Amino acid sequence: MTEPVSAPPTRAPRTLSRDERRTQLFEATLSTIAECGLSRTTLTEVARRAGLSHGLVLFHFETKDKLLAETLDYISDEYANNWQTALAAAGPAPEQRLAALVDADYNPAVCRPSRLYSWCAYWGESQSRPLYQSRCGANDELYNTTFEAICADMNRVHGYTTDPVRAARLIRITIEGTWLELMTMINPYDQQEAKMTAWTCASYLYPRHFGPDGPLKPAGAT
Amino acid sequence: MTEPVSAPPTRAPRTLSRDERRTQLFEATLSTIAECGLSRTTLTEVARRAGLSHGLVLFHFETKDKLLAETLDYISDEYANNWQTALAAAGPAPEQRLAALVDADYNPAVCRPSRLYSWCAYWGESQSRPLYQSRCGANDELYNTTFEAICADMNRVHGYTTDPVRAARLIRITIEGTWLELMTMINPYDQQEAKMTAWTCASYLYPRHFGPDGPLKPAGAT
DNA sequence: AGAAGTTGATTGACAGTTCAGTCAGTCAAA
DNA sequence: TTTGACTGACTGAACTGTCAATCAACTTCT
Repeated sequence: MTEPVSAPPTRAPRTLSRDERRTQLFEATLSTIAECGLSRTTLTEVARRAGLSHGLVLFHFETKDKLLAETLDYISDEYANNWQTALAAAGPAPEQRLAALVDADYNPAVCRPSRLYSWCAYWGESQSRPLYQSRCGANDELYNTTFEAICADMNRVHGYTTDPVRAARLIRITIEGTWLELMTMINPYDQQEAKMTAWTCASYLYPRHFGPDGPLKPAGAT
Repeated sequence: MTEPVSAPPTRAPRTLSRDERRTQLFEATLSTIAECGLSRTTLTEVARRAGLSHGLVLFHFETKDKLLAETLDYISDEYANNWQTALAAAGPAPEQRLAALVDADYNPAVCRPSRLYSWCAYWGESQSRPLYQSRCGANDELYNTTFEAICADMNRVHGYTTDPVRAARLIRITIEGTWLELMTMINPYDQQEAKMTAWTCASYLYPRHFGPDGPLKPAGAT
């Protein structure tokens, strides 16, 4: 019978809601992996970065292994959402969809140190932890087949004769390659140059639709 | 006055010579990193794989950090020797030198799990340990400038107009990209297909000299 | 040639530290 | 008052690094 007093519309979080706290801990984990490396990532350090006790990390994730596995899920989902959202917002033409995919991979949301170093750290351990490999596998395969379908459409719609599997792979690994170099080079080029490298790759595959600076004649301009 | 008795020509190693033992421990370290991941690489496990005591590892390398840093030097030198040897054995024409570089990167000596996973593990920690980045930096820069010089020669000798820096980068990261995919994909393609992907990239850049299966008209055939 | 001594690789027990995980208890929101 | 988030001390295990003792190869002396 107690009526809601004044304004408890969106229920106020207690100290912090479960999901918010988990997200905060994911971010703390990623920043730790990026700055300390996976081998020096400790629960205490993750907690310190979040301003919390290390007991809380285990309260939310049970074990360190589960924290790391779920953090991988977190960036894996983030990556998938990023390109799928970009694709959904793109025009229907294959060159528009291809451009959207390339652009998405250089979105600062996914193309930033805390993500890149973490990806690399997980890749380096994927051999020893099949969990890591399988969790991302489904996502990756969807990305690859989507990319290949777009390349197949470039042939069908625009008369190119490029092998779609190889073309998709070339653009995909060009992007991954620039990611790696952004991380590992002493004097890396900037993200703009990285992106232009990817466009250059696309321009060799589809010269009537892409140049080193991006898509040519952006759609049917007004 | 004591003459050499029968045949002590190459002095016999004691238990094992310093360099041989170190090399053995490098290999044990690489196999541990590849199979267990850097974060689970312990001195005890490295020693176990070498059939030795963990005290001996520290006898030869003082600290775990030094072992890991010197192991990185080991594969870094191995990589550099591999492509420099291949380049020295190649013909003088730029397309021959380029082909030698690509081939060298798929040499099983450097393109195998113990190396690929280790590279990835070190890259993932390069941010937190500047040592890692700087030790490989000099080697990498030499590789890059050599590759760019070859691409510049392709223009000068054969009249291509490709930007040599971008061309070198594209081929280089295509190779690196296939390396990554060989490691991380659930059902990766084989090394042969990886190599053909690199040749395909070269064929787009230099279509008169490379095809998807490798160099065209290999030198001036007899 | 054989004995004794020297050098340096190698071992394994030990110490000190760090870290993952447990748990009893606190605190804040409802 | 109840529920669930949160803390911090504690434990046991694992790991790095130390060290004294051992052992094998080689040198020197007799």
